[in-house]
Amino acid sequence: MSEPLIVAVVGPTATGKSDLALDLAEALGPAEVVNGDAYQLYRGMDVGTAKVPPAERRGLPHHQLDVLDPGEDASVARYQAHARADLAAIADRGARAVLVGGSGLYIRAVLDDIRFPGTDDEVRARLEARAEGEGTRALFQELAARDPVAAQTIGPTNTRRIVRALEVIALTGRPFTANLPREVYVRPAVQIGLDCDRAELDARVAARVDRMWEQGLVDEVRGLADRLGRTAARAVGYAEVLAALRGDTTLEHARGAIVRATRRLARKQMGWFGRDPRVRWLDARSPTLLAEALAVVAAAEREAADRVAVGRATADALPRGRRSLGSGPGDR
RNA sequence: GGCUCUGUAGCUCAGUUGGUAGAGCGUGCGACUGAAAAUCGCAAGGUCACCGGAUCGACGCCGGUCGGAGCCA
Repeated sequence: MSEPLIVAVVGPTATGKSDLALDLAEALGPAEVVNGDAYQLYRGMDVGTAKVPPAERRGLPHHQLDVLDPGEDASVARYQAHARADLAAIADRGARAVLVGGSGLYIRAVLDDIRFPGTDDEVRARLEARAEGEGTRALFQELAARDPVAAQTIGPTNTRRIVRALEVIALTGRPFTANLPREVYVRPAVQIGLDCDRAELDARVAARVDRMWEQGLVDEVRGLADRLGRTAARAVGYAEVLAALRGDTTLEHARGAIVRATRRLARKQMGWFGRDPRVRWLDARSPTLLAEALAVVAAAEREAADRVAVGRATADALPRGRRSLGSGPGDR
């Protein structure tokens, strides 16, 4: 009996990912939910990130929620290690993992064969200081000389990514070579994407912001205000309310800004997942959504079983070695 | 009724002494390997309220019409 497929529910905000994930988890037998949303990692950021409250989790175990202090910076690499450990533990318990979230890079980090080179605060600080002093352009010239391909895709003005690329080069002594499209699942998985008509999505976003307001977003931000780090303080909903609390704008203006920012976020998420050809899209408004999602899972499961059968047949004919993808690099 | 200011991209506004227009935001598209709800790139949008005049040439000058804002009566 093979390991159950990991079911990932992805797509833009406000399409009902969390609900579908819970429905799927219940329908698919013993299952546990793993969060794939960068900002739901933060403790205390509940209303603004639309985190499912504990009382509404239907008794299902949830992972990767409330694991970071709002003062800390999130890190994909760290998230990757922890989330993969969760996945392994869930499999050991004989349960199925349902991964839900809208952070494209985070989802990929869990599902795909991506390895993150290390990081070094000193190296990075030095590069950032140089960017400040000599200008981004100078750093870009250096990147262009050391890794033309990376320079090409990153562009001459993206300070943040130029710094990271140079950091990786300094650390590994090798080019950044960011361009390997490694869409290869580390463990068998299906991605179900929730698609939604633009106008409908915009309406849902507006309604969601209204709800956040009623649920006390402003109070939540006020309570967190001096504990939010540079990352958490930039979250949609939080940045705008903070500006209002500082007196830079009014709360009414902040509310409009949040609607706009959330809309932009949704578009960006659609773009991110939209370009992954493996995602199976379903209409978020469908009345038979769960049934359709279950059908997608069943179909994917059948395909996986076939592949295993074929794989076994070929494996006998092939030399051994390098068959396991392992569980990723040990990284601190 | 009189005086002053004002009408430029969907929105808020720039536009140096006349040479057919720009920004921010929004919108659309795109990149994405340790902050990713981040960071960054590209694009589409304008008969410069309307009519007339002087000028080789007007968003810009002159006259008028219509619409805003304020002050005085």
